[in-house]
Amino acid sequence: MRVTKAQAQANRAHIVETAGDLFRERGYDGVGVAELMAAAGFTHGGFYKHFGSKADLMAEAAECGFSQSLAAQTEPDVEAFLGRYLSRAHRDDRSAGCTLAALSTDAARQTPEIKATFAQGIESLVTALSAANPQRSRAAIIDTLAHAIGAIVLSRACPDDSPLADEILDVCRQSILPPEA
Amino acid sequence: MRVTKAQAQANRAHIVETAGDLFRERGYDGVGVAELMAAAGFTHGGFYKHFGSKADLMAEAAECGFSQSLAAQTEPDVEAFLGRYLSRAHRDDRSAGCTLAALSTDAARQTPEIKATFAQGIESLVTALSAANPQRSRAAIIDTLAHAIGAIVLSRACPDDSPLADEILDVCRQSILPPEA
DNA sequence: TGTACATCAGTGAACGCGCGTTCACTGATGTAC
DNA sequence: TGTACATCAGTGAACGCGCGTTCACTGATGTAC
Repeated sequence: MRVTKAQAQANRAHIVETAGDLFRERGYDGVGVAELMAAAGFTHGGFYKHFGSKADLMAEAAECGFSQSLAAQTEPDVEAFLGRYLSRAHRDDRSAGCTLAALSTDAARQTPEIKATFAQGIESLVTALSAANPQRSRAAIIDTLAHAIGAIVLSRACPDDSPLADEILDVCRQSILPPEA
Repeated sequence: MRVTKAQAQANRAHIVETAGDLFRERGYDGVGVAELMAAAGFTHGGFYKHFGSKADLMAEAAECGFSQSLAAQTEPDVEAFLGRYLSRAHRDDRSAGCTLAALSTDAARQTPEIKATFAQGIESLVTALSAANPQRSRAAIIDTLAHAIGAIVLSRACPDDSPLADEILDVCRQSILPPEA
């Protein structure tokens, strides 16, 4: 059953990505190691050949999620970023969405290692947005990021298709995005 | 072992309150029925004399949390509310804090019943703040609430005593609260 | 008011189940000669 | 380049454990006479 070194590395990366999707969708406690390995196309026994523990994977999956978010911004304009961020598509697709909006509350209950990973993820995102938008202060970017995250988190807490869920998103979108956009 | 009707009712209310504290602190999946009953001073067997399931208690505990938040605002001025909301004390005391900030992400993964309870909790809070602050539009209140929740959620995701955690809270506090406050 | 009986809040053992983790095993890959 | 052997990614059974839930039981409370 042994597999090429390159294949093993690719498999590992695939497990991390798949885990990220599932964690964002259902939370850290909502996905077990066996289910996660099955979703990636493996049996659970091999898990510990790649990771020391589930908590280790949680941290790696978060890091991976932050990297993906940065890479997805081919054009890291703040308005473009916020336009996508504050959309119904983003609100309704947790697994492919922002790791901060999906898992920050879970992270708050986890180990200092995982919280440190989140702090680094926030810092990276703020730095990237700052670099691409020098006219905005670091403070303004942090403020707007928190605002947008709050909009998504609160909207997602409402039942699907409820008027309040859309109202929250629309109100925040109009407040955060420049009026003419 | 039977107990007065009034006592049973009081015990039930005590279980709901205790559960709310624990759920806000550690999440719905982070607290078991047995632990929760023990924290309230009972054994786990009696749980189903009071509640149909753990999910039922989750909904009731959320409702209770929303009521407590409303009752705690003896003076429901928006600025006073936000001043307390955006404090380190609130950020650092999840169990006694805002149910929306602590459990909205968990609610998003739960049943429609629990999400409906959250939508009602949001609606009640918005209505109360609107009634007490007629100079602010409903939209402005929803927008500010989402902003404040985002600030708390994001700040809590950072390690305790990390500079970024405080920076996020400070930046949002200055942005949300009127400049002279 | 006093007595007899039904009710039911709370107890603690037990249920099946899925969790994270461990382990002996397989067999293709990687390596040494 | 070919052969012999060590490595190790992946398998699947098994581990102890805590989960949500059920149940027979207790005994004070509530009720009927």
